[in-house]
Amino acid sequence: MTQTDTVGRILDAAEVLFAERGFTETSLRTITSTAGVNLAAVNYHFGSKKELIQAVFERFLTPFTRSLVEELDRREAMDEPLSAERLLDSLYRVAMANLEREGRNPQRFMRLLGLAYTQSQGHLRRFIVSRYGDSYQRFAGLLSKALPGLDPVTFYWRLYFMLGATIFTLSSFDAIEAILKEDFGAESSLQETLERLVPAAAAMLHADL
Amino acid sequence: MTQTDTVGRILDAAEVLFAERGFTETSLRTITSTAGVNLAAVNYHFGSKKELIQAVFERFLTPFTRSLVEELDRREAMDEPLSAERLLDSLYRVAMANLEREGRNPQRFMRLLGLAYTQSQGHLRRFIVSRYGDSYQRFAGLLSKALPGLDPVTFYWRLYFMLGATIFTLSSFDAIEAILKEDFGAESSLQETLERLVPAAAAMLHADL
DNA sequence: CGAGTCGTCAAACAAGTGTTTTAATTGATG
DNA sequence: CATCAATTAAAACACTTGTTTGACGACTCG
Repeated sequence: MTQTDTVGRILDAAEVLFAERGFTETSLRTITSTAGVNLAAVNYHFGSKKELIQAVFERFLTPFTRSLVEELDRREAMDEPLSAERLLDSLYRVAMANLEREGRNPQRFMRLLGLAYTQSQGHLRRFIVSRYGDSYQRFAGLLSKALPGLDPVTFYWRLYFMLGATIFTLSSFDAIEAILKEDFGAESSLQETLERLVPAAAAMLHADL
Repeated sequence: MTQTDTVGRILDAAEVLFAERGFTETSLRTITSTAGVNLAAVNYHFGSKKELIQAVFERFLTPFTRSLVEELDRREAMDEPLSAERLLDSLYRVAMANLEREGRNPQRFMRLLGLAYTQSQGHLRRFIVSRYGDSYQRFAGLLSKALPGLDPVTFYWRLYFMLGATIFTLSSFDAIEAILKEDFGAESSLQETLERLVPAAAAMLHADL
């Protein structure tokens, strides 16, 4: 079964290269040569570069979203009150567990998520929303319920503030960490950074009007 | 004096197009044709595409940074205690005033700032840090002084959280606004969004450890 | 007027892009 | 073993990219 192998090697290489340089800055020739496969293999197996990009996202977003939904199911079944902190903690914990299980680099996925938003590839945004939008609407709904007394519009803006803080810092984690290390000699693990992020994000959601 | 005119037209067109599509997705031919000038004009006046990108940033970052420094001078001269809220408010106010004065679109510059960070054009990041780094170190220093009892590493992480929330949301302002309008029928002005952002960001900086 | 700089222009350049084609190779099935 | 589909391979395709060239006109200044 060589097919699965070629497809996997292409996805592995594309994932790394896209995260490092972005989509348009990464050529199919670079991908196929680092994957050790023929140039035509991308178009043969995926159809086009666009579809390859979507496949890269699908491979990590599908299991991650499923885990998140399962976690939300569990939390809701216990029907103890769901605090915002707990929900954020669940979100980050699921993300980390999912990525580490597959032995992949969490920052890389944050970089990819960031690219999906900033690098305005319209097709990608549409693909992600249509495929995973419902699950994240559900998360937002639960979070909103944990924050009574917040009007919907303010809530949604703060949700985006939080999303921005998360994606931006984690996708630049290596760069920021290097700066802090040089200035203060302090190493920061990703774990520690998330432990800083959760209470900070929660405080932002809870801020007085 | 046709020279100034051509240079200005190129900068105007490049500014808009870069913000809309990113750097690599915008070709010199697109820029020169929407600017109504000859293709060779870019290389003639700026040298290369890289230097054009830097020139676009220089044109709006230089006056903005100067205004910010002047504002900080004024605030410090009054030597009343500088709260974090006041500092953030100064920052946003200066940014808006600077951009509106020139009749340009504030979101566009946030998009450009976001691109400067995400689209990992190394040369741009180096250019900005070397040119404007000192001024922003000073802002960070004042903000840090307004938040005693916060260890430096946590402070800097929260500073990046804040930066991420700001750049991310404001650079996607139009998209987010469209979503909120569809879901809640609520229009949000940029002014209102900043008035939501300031207290939220301040709460994040002040969060308990 | 004539020399010389500065800016503009059309054209060409070399290199790189995603995709397609056609042929070779593989591996399983009847 | 022969057959046939699935996969890989090399080459070419058509097009776009940033940059350079050399001719041409406009202009100032001695």
